[in-house]
Amino acid sequence: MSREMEEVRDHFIQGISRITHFWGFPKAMGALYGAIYLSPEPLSLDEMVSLVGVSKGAVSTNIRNLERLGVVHKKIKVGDRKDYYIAETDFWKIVKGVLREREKNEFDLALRSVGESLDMVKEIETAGTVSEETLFYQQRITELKSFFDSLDNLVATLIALDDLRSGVIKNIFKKQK
Amino acid sequence: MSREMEEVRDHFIQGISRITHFWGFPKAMGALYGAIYLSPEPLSLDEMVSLVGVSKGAVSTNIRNLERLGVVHKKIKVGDRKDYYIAETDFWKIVKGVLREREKNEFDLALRSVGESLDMVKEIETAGTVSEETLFYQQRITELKSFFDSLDNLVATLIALDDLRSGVIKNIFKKQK
DNA sequence: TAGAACGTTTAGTTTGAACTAAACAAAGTA
DNA sequence: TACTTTGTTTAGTTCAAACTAAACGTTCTA
Repeated sequence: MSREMEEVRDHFIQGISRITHFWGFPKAMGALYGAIYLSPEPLSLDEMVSLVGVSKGAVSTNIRNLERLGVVHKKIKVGDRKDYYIAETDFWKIVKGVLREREKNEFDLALRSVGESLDMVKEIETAGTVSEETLFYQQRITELKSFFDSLDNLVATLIALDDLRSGVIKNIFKKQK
Repeated sequence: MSREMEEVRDHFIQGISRITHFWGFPKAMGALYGAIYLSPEPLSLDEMVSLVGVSKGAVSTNIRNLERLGVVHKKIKVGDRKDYYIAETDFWKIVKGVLREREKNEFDLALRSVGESLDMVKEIETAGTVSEETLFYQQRITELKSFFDSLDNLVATLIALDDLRSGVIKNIFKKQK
């Protein structure tokens, strides 16, 4: 590969790297995706090490996370013990995968936490102590909880759509344009 | 305030804290919003210090960012040199504010970075070197760029909507339910 | 003018996530 | 069996972001 092409590749990888980091993922994760995305052939772990310039361990853990999110796919060759990876090129699908993961993990927990707070207030009230203060708390927490519920449903809906691209999102986009 | 109510408040604050941290903001930022959101009265800087338990400096910088995002609002009282803050309670508006900020800052930069990569490939090609490799690069990078453009437009559209709540998002939500 | 009451800024510290190096496990091959 | 080739795990390190403590600037009051 020519020096110019390598420059393009590195510039691109660095760009993707920054984006993923901005959205709260390790920089190496984005770099890996970038490298795989720009490779016509499936990449092995060692190839990624030399392309991205991080350690074997880092590639191993990051590539596993990428696959869990559905951002890359393992591609095994017969008679070859190496694992090869190719990039998912349907970006809306990738978005869905990421949303699904975030939904499952922490969002849920947040929702529960707010729900618990609400339960605590209600318990205080049923114990007899109803004041302006408890009512205010209950109202505010209820409002936030209902917002989270809406968000939760919205994300669940998006995830459930068969094809996000030709689905709702694109329609909004078109209409508004 | 009763001990039980303080427990509720702290539990709630901790929950909000976790959410904001998960989405890439400082934990103290969420804690501050939680404290203000649960206060019937506007809060001063010193009150926030004692409620949230971080230093004055941290409150100062975090509250400024919250205000910049439109998540809280400054409320000055006449004949009182303190700054007081109240919470924005329209959560969709908050989402818009955050999206607007992210849009402005880093997303733009990401878009530009990918665009630059594309320009670089094209330049190589106009210099005479057209190969399977350059074509592959061009195709891949173009596809990603077009995705980013769509996203960019989508977010811009959402931001531009007067009232997100009664707007598109809610419609999607209703339809799908 | 001095001093108090604010919010801001800065220099230094803390913290936790992500990384490296290296040991390890598994599975094939001579 | 011993050795190679692969991916994984672990113990320790690095580094950037967020924090603290304290100095600072400003504005009001006596």
